[in-house]
Amino acid sequence: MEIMFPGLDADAHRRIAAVIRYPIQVDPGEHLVRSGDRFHDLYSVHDGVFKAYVDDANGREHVWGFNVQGELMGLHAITTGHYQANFVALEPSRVAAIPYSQLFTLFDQIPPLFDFLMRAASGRLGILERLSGDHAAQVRMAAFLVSLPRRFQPLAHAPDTFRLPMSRRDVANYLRLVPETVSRMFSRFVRDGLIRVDGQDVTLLKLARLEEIGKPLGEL
Amino acid sequence: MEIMFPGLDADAHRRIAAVIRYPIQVDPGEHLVRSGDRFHDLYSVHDGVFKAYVDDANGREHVWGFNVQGELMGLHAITTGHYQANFVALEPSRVAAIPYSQLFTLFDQIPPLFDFLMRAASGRLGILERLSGDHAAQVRMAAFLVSLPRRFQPLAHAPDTFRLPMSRRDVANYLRLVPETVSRMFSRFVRDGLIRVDGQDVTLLKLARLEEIGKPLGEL
DNA sequence: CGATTGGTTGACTCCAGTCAAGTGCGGTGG
DNA sequence: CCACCGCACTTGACTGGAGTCAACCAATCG
Repeated sequence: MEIMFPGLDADAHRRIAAVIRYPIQVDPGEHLVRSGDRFHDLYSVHDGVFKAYVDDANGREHVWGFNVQGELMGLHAITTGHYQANFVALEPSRVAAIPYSQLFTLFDQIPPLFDFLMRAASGRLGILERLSGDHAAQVRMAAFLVSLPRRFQPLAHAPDTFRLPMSRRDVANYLRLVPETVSRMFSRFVRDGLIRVDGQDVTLLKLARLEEIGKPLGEL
Repeated sequence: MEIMFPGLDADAHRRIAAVIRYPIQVDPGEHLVRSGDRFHDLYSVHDGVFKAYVDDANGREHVWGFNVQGELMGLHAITTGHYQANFVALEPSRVAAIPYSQLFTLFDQIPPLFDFLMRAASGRLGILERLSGDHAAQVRMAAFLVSLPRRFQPLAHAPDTFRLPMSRRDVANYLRLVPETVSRMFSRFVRDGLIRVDGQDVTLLKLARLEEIGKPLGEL
């Protein structure tokens, strides 16, 4: 459980446990939330992977992000009262549902909780401000790849080797590219000896060089 | 004062007034915050206009946003402890500095304050998720223009006529375009009878049509 | 007045998108 | 066991929309 709210101690986790619903199991391909659903809960991912996405007018999918262990989903829905995106599991996953209206009652008992929530929102803001800039395809790809070691630890089966839990199409829709371009970037990075690719498995061979390329975008 | 924290009542404003520093006057062209400065305060704009921007590696400016009356600045800095952007005034402006560390102490006295802050962060998240999508130049321009009536009310000198407080270059850097493209879009919209332009003054002639064009992006 | 600055317009380029064909892997069933 | 199918991915040829470069214009300011 500790791992669900990084930075909060065991006592805080115990107190939070009293108000959340956990575990909620979600199978791959199953939706936790549909766009337009009424907002009641924030969700914290315990394990597995989720994809947040919207379908735009011309039928294309905009992937808002991927969420793994310890990350919060649903912050964007507070203002409007409705989720604006779909959350679908890409792996067998477990989440905790945190009733937003009950968070207030915990502030007295858990002083760092407010800061935890603001940090979660704040961190995402920083990422989005940068991701919304215009960056070359290879910059986007490189920044995405270097973010994997930090976030997708549970999917690593060797240092710097990860199984991508999402399709090329999902990656493309997250980075605002088309699958063909993602494919070309993979090919280019392989040709240049920066990565090794074997189906869903990706190995980062020259992390420093990738960081260099992805620098304009920073951490995703 | 009420107008600084939209949604909070007079009593809440009085209590907040006890912890904030106000007014802080900022002249046009003067910086309130520099990128890298240590984060202590959130800023609420009382009047005037601010531009938040960063300079990227190749010397180009990324405008993160424009902030007017009642809007909060600095939320992105909570996680890192440092502001990641510069805040510069475009008009004679006044802001309030809100010490982040003291906000906690107000939650008991002002129950809706937490929700107010989360909504501010949440609303911005929604905008950014959408703005980070890939949209045609004319979609970006149209969405930007239709957002003016709602946000830049104080700069209107007739219904649907506004003085843009920022340069074409600033608009371009906000919408991830180049000034030439912004110029071309203005020209096209004028040719199509959607807007009238006179220097910094813009009149929206066919709001419905502009909303239609900007729909994929939604509200900015 | 000239010099500077912000904005507009036109000609050209280039990167990523589009369209289409080809490849390879996993699953199914004969 | 293998032939077939479907789907995800890859690769190549072409296109188009926004960026680049450059010239021009208008307003402002010494």
